[in-house]
Amino acid sequence: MDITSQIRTVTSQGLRDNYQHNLDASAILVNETKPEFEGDYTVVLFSFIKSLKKSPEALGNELGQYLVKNWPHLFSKYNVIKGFLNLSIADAYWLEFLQAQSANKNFGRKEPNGKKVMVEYSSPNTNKPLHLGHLRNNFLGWSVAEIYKANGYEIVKTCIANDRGIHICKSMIAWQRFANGATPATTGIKGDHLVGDYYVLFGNIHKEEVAALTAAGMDKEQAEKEAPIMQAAQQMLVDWEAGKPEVIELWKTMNSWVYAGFDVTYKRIGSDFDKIYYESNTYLLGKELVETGLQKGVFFKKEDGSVWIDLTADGLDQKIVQRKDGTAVYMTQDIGLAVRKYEEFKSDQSIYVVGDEQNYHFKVLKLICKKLNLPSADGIFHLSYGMVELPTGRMKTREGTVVDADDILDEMIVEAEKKTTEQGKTEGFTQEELKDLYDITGIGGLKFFLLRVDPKKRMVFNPEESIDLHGYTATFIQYAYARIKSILRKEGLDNNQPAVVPSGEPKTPVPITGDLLPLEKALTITLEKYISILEQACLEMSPSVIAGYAFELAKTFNSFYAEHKIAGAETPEKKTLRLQIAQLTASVLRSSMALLGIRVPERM
RNA sequence: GGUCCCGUAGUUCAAUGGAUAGAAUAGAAGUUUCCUAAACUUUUGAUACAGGUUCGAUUCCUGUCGGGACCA
Repeated sequence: MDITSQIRTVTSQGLRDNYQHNLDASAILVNETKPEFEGDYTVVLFSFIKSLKKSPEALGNELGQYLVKNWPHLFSKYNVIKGFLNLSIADAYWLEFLQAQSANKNFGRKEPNGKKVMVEYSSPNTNKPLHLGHLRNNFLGWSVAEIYKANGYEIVKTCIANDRGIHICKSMIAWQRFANGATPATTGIKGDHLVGDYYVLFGNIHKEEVAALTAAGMDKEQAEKEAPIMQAAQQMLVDWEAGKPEVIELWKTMNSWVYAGFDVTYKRIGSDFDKIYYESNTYLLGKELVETGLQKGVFFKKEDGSVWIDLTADGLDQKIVQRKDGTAVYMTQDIGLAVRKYEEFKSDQSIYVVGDEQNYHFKVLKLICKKLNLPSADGIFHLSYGMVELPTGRMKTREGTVVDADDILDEMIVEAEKKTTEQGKTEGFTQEELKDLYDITGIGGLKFFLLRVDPKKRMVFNPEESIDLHGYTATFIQYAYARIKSILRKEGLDNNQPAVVPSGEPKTPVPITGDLLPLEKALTITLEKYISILEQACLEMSPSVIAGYAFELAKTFNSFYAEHKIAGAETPEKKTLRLQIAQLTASVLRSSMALLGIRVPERM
């Protein structure tokens, strides 16, 4: 159990033993003690002084005495300031902790808990390449899955490919008319980009046609519908739904180009899926549920034959679930897919990583599933993330300000190479190792930049800051790791060595005793905190918690490193102690970065 | 028109109702005979506004102003 949980438990016991006051341990607030006060952890007393009818000082002193007396292996001393009980943790506790965990590569990871969680993420449209927003989605979904795994959950990663619909037909029409049979192979253009180019071309031609029609006096809205190329796209969609062979053939071909392009990008960024659903297979799902819903009285039919649900009693409005012509809307498909996923995987929870512009949609989806009494309903959770904006504002396709995923990845790597060369520390690296290093720092830098912000919030992507290697960045953490590994290598302690260092000729471990220096202790406390950080990140579904922690750990290590010698420590005991600290720091840095999908270099 | 989200140093981000609101960056000043200076140390600087709730509010409530998203 982590230290703060232990403090809560024994405090709760103290309240029970001394005052017959029953308070659940989880209700007790324990914070890290502010640096200006003495102590390591602080119990906030205000919340229970009222029911105990005691002054905060009196309660704090009684409780402090009790804790130090009954749990001497945990607490060395205490002090009370106002309603705050500051507790100092005994050094022996930390020494024991280091002894036990320094060689544990899985430190902090939980045992399997038997629960299954599905994470749906990425979910691209197959008419254009991925952009920066998709990257945030991919990094977030992948990382949340890893965080859940580390907390003992079984994970199923899924993706829904939006591979049908009018937007797909637009790129198909434009390609058919203007490409002269161009393929990724003949042009050398990555498949998703090639298809995306024709999607853009469609937009341009459509715009011209609309301009011509409005100039001739047509109303703009009507012109947009009646532009010949739009009519052609609409017809193609009808043909697709009718299964017209040449349309299906073209659709398959162009989608295969896109998938090949996506695969390259996915591989670069490490996205993977256990199961990919295709909207072309799922878009008819959910229609029988409309019938069930009507029978149950959850849905109702309007005069024109369309089917609706009335959610006004829940503070929402009326929502259509089937058009008057009997075709399914997005909502119907999503209900159907939710049912299918549940039948297939029976997961306890189903997380949808989807942008916050769909907050309303998912609120309605969950509510409808509940009203239909679907077993999957309670598990539905929309992990809603904010849009990525540029310093100049929102990315806009029409203004050409969309940051392409492949482009930004390339730029990051180029920049990483430039910065690494400037450093001039790459003596002895092979070409392959260098390439790998640029990949580690370049792509790692981008992932960190997008994951360090609370996913729920909108964020600004500043290209110049994203390539920065100082401060709150992946490189800062990677550098700390590389420095530790350099020391450990020299000491002959690679990853698989035990943490206890032999004292010399008689290969007996040096027993570590004595006091911890402030920075040794601070670093050890930070290391121990990883246990609760992992839980918190899972609870909040937020990789940013991990990112912030990894940075804090690296920073604490850097201060420690600047102040104390590790290999050249004052005594063998100190050397052993510091090597243990260094080893655990390296392994926690490595595993926390791994949760973000970011690798760490052995040298840099 | 209706619903929802967001306003914190110059900038980008933190802060389960708890102590003097933390970082990073930018600005200023320092640190290399010593395990990697992609580092370390010191320093300047912020809760949009007005009320309310209470021992205590960046956090909860109401209103104003400013940004954003969604629903027809």
